[in-house]
Amino acid sequence: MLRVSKLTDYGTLVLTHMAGFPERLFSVADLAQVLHLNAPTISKVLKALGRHELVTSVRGARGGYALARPAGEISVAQIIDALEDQPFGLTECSATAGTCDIEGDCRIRANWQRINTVVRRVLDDVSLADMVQPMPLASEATMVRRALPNRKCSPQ
Amino acid sequence: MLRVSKLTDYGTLVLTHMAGFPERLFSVADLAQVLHLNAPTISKVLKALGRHELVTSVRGARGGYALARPAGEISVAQIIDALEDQPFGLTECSATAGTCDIEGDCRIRANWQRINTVVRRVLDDVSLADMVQPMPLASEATMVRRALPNRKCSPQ
DNA sequence: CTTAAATAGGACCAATATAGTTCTGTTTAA
DNA sequence: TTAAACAGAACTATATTGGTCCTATTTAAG
Repeated sequence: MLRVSKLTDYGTLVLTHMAGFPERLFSVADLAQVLHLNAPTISKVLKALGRHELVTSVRGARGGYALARPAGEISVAQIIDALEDQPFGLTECSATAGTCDIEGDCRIRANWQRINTVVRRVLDDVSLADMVQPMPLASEATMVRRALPNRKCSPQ
Repeated sequence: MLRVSKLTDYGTLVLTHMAGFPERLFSVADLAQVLHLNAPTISKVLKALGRHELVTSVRGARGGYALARPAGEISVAQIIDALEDQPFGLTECSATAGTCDIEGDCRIRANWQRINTVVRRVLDDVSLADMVQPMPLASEATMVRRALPNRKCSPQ
């Protein structure tokens, strides 16, 4: 349905909140309370984020989670990769090879893959740092422009 | 899961095939045979596309479907709108208002909406005409640039 | 050294969404 | 009048997802 899963949605919420206090260690209980979400669910999300090295964890009493790197170096695309089960791609056939028997002479597939590339670039260029503060309107333009690194774009 | 539904996938396949023979009328049986898909499924897709005025239909014997307008004027975004149940948006809260109680002071929502806008613009700029022939590599750049109409971009 | 607070991993169930099918009705060419 | 074709809607089965829970491990603090 062209939606990110709820876990991914929660992930961005949790990480964005954590990005506001970079040095603090957050326990699941802390985050659950602040964000009004169920602890087990947040826990699940953070475990997955940990496996993908977007957060670091400290086990044991007084343990918790913290961002693994500066907010500017964590992109929405990386969060999606960590929390979605399937590989990135708007259609199954364009994300994974060998799912369709007519793959050989299918003209659509290659075009979907190009679309994927562009969309992914957009998502790759939005960082947690961008999500913390409201992005100014102008930066939509910036997002698009950055999706295309080898070009120079000038305001009209 | 950040995937378009299978029906949408079929839709692009069917419409792209039809775009290759603009004046022909295609029956469901025709398309099913050529594209190796089940007739009932194709039928379902075409009915939905008809309701959204992407195809016209002729009922009765020797009837069938044809594109409602030139392939260059039908975008991937329009196909998605016709075939996906939910409104466009990468997260629920950014697609529909009032799904979340903390909507008021949620900083993420607005940012997701901006991301939606950019992604949608990309999808809006890919037409069926683009899908018929393999898009040249260069046009990825073009896609991105077009997503941002009020700017001039020049090759580096 | 014991306890309690935390994370890690994995299994499991319930709810939802999707895919695909089928049925009934309507239109129209031959 | 019949057969080919679309229209709409309901239904079922499957797959995915969301959410919960259980057990194990780690570690600070008393």
